[in-house]
Amino acid sequence: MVKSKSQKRRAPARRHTRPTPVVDRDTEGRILEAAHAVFVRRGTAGARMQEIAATAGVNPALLHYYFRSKERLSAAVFQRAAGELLPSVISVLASDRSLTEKVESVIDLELSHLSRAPYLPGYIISELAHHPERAVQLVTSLTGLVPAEVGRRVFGALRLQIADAVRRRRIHPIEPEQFVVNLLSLCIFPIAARPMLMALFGADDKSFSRFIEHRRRDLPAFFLRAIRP
Amino acid sequence: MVKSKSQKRRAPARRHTRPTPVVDRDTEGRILEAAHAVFVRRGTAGARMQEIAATAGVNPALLHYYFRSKERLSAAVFQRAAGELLPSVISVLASDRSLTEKVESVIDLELSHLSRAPYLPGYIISELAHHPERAVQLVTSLTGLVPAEVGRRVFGALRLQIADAVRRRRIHPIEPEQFVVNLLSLCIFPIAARPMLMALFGADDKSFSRFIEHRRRDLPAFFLRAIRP
DNA sequence: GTCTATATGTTGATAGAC
DNA sequence: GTCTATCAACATATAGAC
Repeated sequence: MVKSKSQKRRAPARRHTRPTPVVDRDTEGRILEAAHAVFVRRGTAGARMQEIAATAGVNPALLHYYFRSKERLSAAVFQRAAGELLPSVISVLASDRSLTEKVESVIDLELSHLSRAPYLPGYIISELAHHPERAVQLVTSLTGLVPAEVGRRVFGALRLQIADAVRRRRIHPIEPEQFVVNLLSLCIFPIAARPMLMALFGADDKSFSRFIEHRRRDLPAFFLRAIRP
Repeated sequence: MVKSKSQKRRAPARRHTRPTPVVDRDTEGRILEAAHAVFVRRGTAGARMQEIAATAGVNPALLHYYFRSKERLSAAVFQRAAGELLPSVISVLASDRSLTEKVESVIDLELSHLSRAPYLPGYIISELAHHPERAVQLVTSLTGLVPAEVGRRVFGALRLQIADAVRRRRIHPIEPEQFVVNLLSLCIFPIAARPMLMALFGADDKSFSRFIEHRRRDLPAFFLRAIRP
């Protein structure tokens, strides 16, 4: 058995006798990767530890050896999954680029990332609905700030940038929070709601991909028109 | 025991000796209502039949008497839940009102409905991710058309209306599908992602409600600017 | 139609050998 | 660190009395 309830388990010693390709990671890494795949596809409650073990190609008992419980494993996976989605956006928004560039970058980043991980938004949304407390933990771990502080710093800088652009008659006044939410909505929702939209459009996979490609092309202009004066 | 695997169970005979307030529905109705509450809050896989029975105030065995299995109960609940979200929007979009009126109506309808049922979008998104086949069934039951036909009719009419407005230089060209998806994204995503956004903003319930109220006020103009020529 | 009692099958988790 | 064997705790589902 293992240490006790205390803290992080030490990672298994790496063998340095040969390089470590992604397909042949250390056990902990393989479990995490498999768990990610299964949790994201089935949802936390629907995921089975046994399926995760099978996917990782390891003995089921090892999941508990490394992560102690399904709850902890799911928390680790959530952190990892959410960490893929937001940091790049936050860094773009917090950069010193122009508003136009920010809009274009965020749209490009989000759409290309999400089209490769279409289950991600739905998983994160659903996970946060059932564990709202993880949202705070998530934002904190991503930014190193408590939420109230994030609001002040990230949105504070954006507010100044917007106010400046408004003063120069470049854009219509808008709260920075609304600016960001509008941008994220237009990127994320279509991917998250993909099955519903496909049914609504009578689209198959291929034509829905075309739809997203059209979006990548048209969305920046759409958004920029919306914030014009 | 019951009929067999055949079809719909007859609803229990209604007692006409007194009116039927919502709180004292017939058993089937109470089960459905309780199941709705539990499935939407916990997700389908996370929901427990026992909790549904307790919420409805009925014996657990009755759930199976009326709905035969958790699977069937969850399908009934999904139909009911999704049926609350889309029909009003579709009827507005398919009406003969102006584009401006359509935009304003959809935003108002969605935001007021969703602010009262914040779990709904997340539930539907997550449910469809795990049961994509239900999307077709849903669209069909709502519109009475197969998806391919919906695309043609609903979006066909909208396409003409947009083309006409473009010809009269009232709006910028846009595909009707993109028009609808943009509109729905801006309404639905902020509610679905509420826990994440609250953490990101450092907002509490009250200030997030204010955020949504600001949205209700500003979103129509935002969207209408985006489709200007 | 509604109840009690129970069957049946999983699931997360652990003990202990290697 | 990894395996086999196994447990206790549910969860869904049914049988049968009332």
